[in-house]
Amino acid sequence: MPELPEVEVVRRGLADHVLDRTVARVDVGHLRSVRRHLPGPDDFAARLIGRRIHAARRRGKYLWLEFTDPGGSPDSPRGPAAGDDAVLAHLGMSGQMLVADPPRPDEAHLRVRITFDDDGPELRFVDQRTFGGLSVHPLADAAGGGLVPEPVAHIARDPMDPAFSPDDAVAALRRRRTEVKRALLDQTVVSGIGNIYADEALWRARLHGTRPTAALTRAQGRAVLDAAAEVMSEALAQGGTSFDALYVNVNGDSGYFDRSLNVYGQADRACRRCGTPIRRDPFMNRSSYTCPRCQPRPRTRRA
DNA sequence: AGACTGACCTGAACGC
DNA sequence: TGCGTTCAGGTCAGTC
Repeated sequence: MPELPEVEVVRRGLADHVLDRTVARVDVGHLRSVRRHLPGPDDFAARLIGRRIHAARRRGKYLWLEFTDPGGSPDSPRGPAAGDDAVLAHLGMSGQMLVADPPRPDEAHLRVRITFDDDGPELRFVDQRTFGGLSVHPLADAAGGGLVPEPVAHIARDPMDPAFSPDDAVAALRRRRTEVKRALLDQTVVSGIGNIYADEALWRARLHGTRPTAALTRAQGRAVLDAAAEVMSEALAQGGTSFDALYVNVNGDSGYFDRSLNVYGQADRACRRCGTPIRRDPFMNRSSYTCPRCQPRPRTRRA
């Protein structure tokens, strides 16, 4: 499940169910799900087997599991260091991480199964569309600070990161030469925001997504980023957003935030603020939802 | 360098 | 019923 709140729901579930457990076996059922692990599925499995999981972390929509330091002792853990391996997961559009008791029948789109050396539940990566995937990478220093798996090093911190700097994010947003919604979706500007929460944040900030970032005031930039942080925390508190059974926590349950969406998916429904019908417009092979009254389009620039 | 367009997949929902 | 079209919450390589 895609955006930050949903990924955080999964991270918490993993933290509850797989920490301090040791991997016994890995079954890769679909090559595409480990395509980002360039050395291949056997190497992927070999790098997990025998390792004990120490932490479940997240930045933006990326999720990863760190292992217990192989050289350290339980009494004196040295903590994660650059170069240590971590299992990186991205859920793509339809990925799920499920914690399942082994007798439970396999899901139709089960791609990777991770079994532990205890009698506890296994971890199943289920992904209908296979846009997501798992891979192992060394931890590296991220551009914006922090220790993250190498492929994540280029993305910005997300608004729920304690070290997130709103001022830096506003500056990054205004530095772009594009439209504000595109910039919100750019994970190198601020991470974790996808199509739903971009639309919700823009509605809260009363900005139209096609406004040029270059013309945004600092206050407007700040407002839309604050709105994004706010809407994502509210969504997280409700277990995330879900339209269907594709977006679920590790137990297979859906969140309830879809009931709180103000614009996303609300075409032709009355805006909760002013009553004007919400409109839907094509956007990058997808859709954007706006209230035409609360979020007036910017004046088109003269040629 | 930075912005933008496809391409990557499967399945559900809809119209004819 | 069945077939075709459209749509879906993400990212990245390639192009301009």
